[in-house]
Amino acid sequence: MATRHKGSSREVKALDAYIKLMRAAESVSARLAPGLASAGLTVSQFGALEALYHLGPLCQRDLGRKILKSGGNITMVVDNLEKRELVERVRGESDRRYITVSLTKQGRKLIGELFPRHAGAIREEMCVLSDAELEKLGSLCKRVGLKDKA
Amino acid sequence: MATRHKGSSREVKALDAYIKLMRAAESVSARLAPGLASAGLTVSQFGALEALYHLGPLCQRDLGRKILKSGGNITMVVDNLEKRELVERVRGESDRRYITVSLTKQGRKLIGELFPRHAGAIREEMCVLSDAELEKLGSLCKRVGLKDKA
DNA sequence: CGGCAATAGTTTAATATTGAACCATCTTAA
DNA sequence: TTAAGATGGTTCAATATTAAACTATTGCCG
Repeated sequence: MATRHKGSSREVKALDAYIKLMRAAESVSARLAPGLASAGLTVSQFGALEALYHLGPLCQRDLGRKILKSGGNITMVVDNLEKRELVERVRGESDRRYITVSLTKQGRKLIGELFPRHAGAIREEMCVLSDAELEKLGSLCKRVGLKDKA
Repeated sequence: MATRHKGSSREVKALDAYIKLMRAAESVSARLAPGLASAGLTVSQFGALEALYHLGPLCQRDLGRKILKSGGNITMVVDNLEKRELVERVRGESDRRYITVSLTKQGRKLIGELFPRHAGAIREEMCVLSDAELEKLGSLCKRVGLKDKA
């Protein structure tokens, strides 16, 4: 049996850290969502706009990878952003499978105004930690997030 | 302008830590979900069963607070668990507004078998960190999660 | 007692989310 | 060149998720 004292204690620590990680993420998200909702955006919509804002036009596949969402989902998120004329789709010329999504003038304006405000709200949420603690948290999270990648 | 060097650097650190926190949570969730799906459970369904397993019968309001979901959502999650006869609802006698949700025999059996397996999968996900790092991550996450509570 | 505010759940509408099936397009290999 | 396989998107069915409107029940206060 692999679970003796030490193993068991380790399992508890792993579980405990996992639960706190999830709680922290959910609870920060929940506190941030109203700020985005007040601009009429969901978290995914904001994520998509933000990716386009900072990375430039992307095809839907790449957009999906950036915001960690499935292909089927991206179709809907982009649909909804397109309805509000915040983004536009352009079918690729050389390879007609690709659809490049880019910000419209309105979309750029919205995310350009919203992003700094949202970033400020994030800083407020994280302000319980010191600079050093933020870095520590970041580096630990990064390792957990990247497990079995790269 | 409030953003001078120091403030700006702090904002970047907060944002960076926030993004890594979210990525870690999403990516661990995503890697864990298939294990639950193979038992036919979603993350929320598992969360509900697990709460009932470790805390005993709960009314829907309390269940919602435990798994951080809205009231309307709990109705659906419990509906789906009830359809599969994993939980049962009992209307309160003294106060008929409350509905107590408890595990059925089948539900207890399922979560009793699944929980250890899931806990093992979680340990696997967290195993990139040492014991001390797990504790550090837990304590940092806890403080972020509890901000403006208690 | 009688009405009213508070509380627990449900329903509804909108969006999210995934996986699977499906269509269109491109690439490759026979 | 054509058939097969890979790739990008869409559609569909199921569940999730929330906020808001709504129902039922309780408690309180005048």
